[in-house]
Amino acid sequence: MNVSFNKRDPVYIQVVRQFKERIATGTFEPGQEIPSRRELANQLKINPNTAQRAYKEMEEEGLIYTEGNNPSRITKDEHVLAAVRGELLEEAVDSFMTSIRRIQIPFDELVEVMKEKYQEQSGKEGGEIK
Amino acid sequence: MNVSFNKRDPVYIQVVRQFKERIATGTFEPGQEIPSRRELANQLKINPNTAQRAYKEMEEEGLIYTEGNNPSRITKDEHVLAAVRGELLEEAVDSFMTSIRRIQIPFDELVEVMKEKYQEQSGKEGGEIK
DNA sequence: TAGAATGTATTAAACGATTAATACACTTTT
DNA sequence: AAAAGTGTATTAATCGTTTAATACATTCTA
Repeated sequence: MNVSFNKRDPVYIQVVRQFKERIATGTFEPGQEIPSRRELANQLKINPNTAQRAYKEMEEEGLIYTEGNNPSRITKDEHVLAAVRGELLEEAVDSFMTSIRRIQIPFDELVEVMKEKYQEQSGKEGGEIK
Repeated sequence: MNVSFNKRDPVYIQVVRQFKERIATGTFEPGQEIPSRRELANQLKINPNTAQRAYKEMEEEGLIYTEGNNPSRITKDEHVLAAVRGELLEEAVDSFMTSIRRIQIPFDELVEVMKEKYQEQSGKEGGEIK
């Protein structure tokens, strides 16, 4: 587990995002057991309630499920799983589009700028320390 | 003046951004007089101090200047003016790249998704009501 | 069976930033 | 000269969210 957080976004949101990324990239398998709230809290040095908050969030989105008081698991719902990556992507693109909409930049120029950045960033493993 | 703000970002930041967009797209000319703090506050229905905060921000970035207690003006500094658009763009791209870095999406696919969105959004005039 | 581990719920505290209130100095205008 | 308009500075209040404290019910385990 990567224990780096930025201090701009709430911790619980960042935890959720990490899980989504791991689901999207296949690091998590369907039905896979995930750490208990308290264990995750220990690992990440966060408050157990913060972990709980993140899990609750994910549960409401159908990303994980919990039966009885057993450790929660990654959902097996193929639809949900398949959608995660697309949602992350779409979210990012939408937000991006919104922020450049008014600058009136031609699409080609946009692609050009991005191409440069894309190469620069290849191989980087982002995240700021708290 | 567009009087729509989203409630996620601070008002003074959004004001700064609007000015930057207007500079970037040429709506504001070098040396052009801009509204006084109190007048802008009236127009946008915001607190005068919030307007002041926005102007202070812009003054520190060299976007505007103030001589004596005359109304502030858009800078005439060509370097600054030329940089505004690039900064807005780069900022957006950077933030975008950060958010998709870990999803491992091929550049071509990315361009594809964006192309669709780009067309969809053509002609839209964004901004949420407070 | 006692203890430790689960998940869960309720309530309180802390925190930080933004926004607002107020006052001051100066200049222009009436 | 008075009034209204500038920009500026200092300090206080507001605000919402996040984080934390605490307790409870259940289940597994030693």
